[in-house]
Amino acid sequence: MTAAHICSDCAVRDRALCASLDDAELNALNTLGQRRTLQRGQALIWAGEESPVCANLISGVLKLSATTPDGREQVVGLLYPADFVGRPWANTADFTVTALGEAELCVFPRGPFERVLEDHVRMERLLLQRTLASLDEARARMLTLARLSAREKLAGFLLDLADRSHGCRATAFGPVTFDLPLTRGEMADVLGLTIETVSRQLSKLKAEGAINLMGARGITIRDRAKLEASSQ
Amino acid sequence: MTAAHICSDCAVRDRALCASLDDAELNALNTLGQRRTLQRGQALIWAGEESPVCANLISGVLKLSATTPDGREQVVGLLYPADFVGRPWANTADFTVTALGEAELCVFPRGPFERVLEDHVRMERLLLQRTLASLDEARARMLTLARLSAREKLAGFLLDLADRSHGCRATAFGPVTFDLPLTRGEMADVLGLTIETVSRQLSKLKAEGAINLMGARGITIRDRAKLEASSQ
DNA sequence: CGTATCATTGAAATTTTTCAAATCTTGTGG
DNA sequence: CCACAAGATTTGAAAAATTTCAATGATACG
Repeated sequence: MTAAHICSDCAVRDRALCASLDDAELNALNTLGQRRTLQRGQALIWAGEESPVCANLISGVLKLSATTPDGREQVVGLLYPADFVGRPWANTADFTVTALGEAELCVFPRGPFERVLEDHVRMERLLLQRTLASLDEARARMLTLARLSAREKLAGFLLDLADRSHGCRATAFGPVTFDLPLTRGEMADVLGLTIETVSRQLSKLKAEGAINLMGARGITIRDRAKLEASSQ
Repeated sequence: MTAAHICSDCAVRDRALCASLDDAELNALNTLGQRRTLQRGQALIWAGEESPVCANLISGVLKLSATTPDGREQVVGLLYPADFVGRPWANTADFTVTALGEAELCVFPRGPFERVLEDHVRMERLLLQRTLASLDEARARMLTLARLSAREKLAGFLLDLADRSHGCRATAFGPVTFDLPLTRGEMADVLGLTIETVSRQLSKLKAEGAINLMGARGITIRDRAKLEASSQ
């Protein structure tokens, strides 16, 4: 956790909520924000607890998760750099926020941040538009979770990750290779499956030539068309 | 579809988004709004199509649904009176909006409505807060859809409906009786199950004495504690 | 009152999970 | 640099849950 960062140097200055602020406004916000680093597995917010912070994610990936009283878990959202973290105007958090890998955040105390939001219409509007988009995304994922088969879930998820990753490819339209940012267990939690089912479906997709697996994390999309056909 | 309605007579005047407007502002909005009635099964918005309207739901229940290309359906949200309908700032709709029973709406053309939102900070803030709440709800439902058993889904859903319904009860803490606002098929679409599974779980809950079924629609919560135990 | 729709129930099939055991990775300390 | 331990992944076999297919029964509406 370090202080004294300058917003103009921020990697997500133009993509986070702050993009709606001019330099003067940004300075005001700057005094509120604190840089913070989370290690893999470390949580920022716990479901059921008071959540005194909001944040912008600067680097890394966070998961939002819910659990049943008896411990079944479901990841209900993934957050990427420039995404907004937290829930303004709610005293207790509904979901746990955890880092999947090392992550950097710009953290604000919730109350003062709410006041900034209320004083800056453009920022509030941007948050509204993002929230509407997140809601659409969450609803689309309800269809996935409830109605797709394990194979369809996996294929679709791999395509998502491939599109988001800046993986390398040998030729312009050749196979993409990248590292999975999640373990099998985390993928299972995202897709509403078990580790074993995830592993079996990956093995099957590999056997069919749609993908290639190298080590635990490496993956190559070898036949995107086949993966797309499997995803639907 | 009738015109010339007065907002002050509106059943949801104090609960819909309009609650954020004073009488003068409301008059301006009034000239934009059109009353419209939907019949059971009739759609207001189709997924994938341009959606030129937003609305406030005045009476009845609407479903928001998504479908896979091969026709599997999932209800991703239910809307009740005073809820906001539609998706400002999106050209095409992601979800289909259909009336479960007869429903009354106050419909606005989307563009002008967006301008009203942009000009009325309090209304925009109220929509933001509702959207944040809907997002929490959608995420909570992701846990339900992905991780609960058929019995748990049914029990939880019946408790929800019971709490929302103004069903009658013989004594203050006695059993509640009400009519299910959905068919078995619609419940299946909400819970991510098949009609047959819904029917079987209801029969089982009845056999165990947790509920009673009368005809296709009538239901009595006979042992709430047992239903709660089954829901988790 | 008949007909179309909705609901229930049974039996078989399918999918996914659970339980159990290897096997592979990865990071660490010798 | 290698061996090893801890954790992660894969794979198999059996069990469980849900779906699918099929038939029958109930309800409601014209």
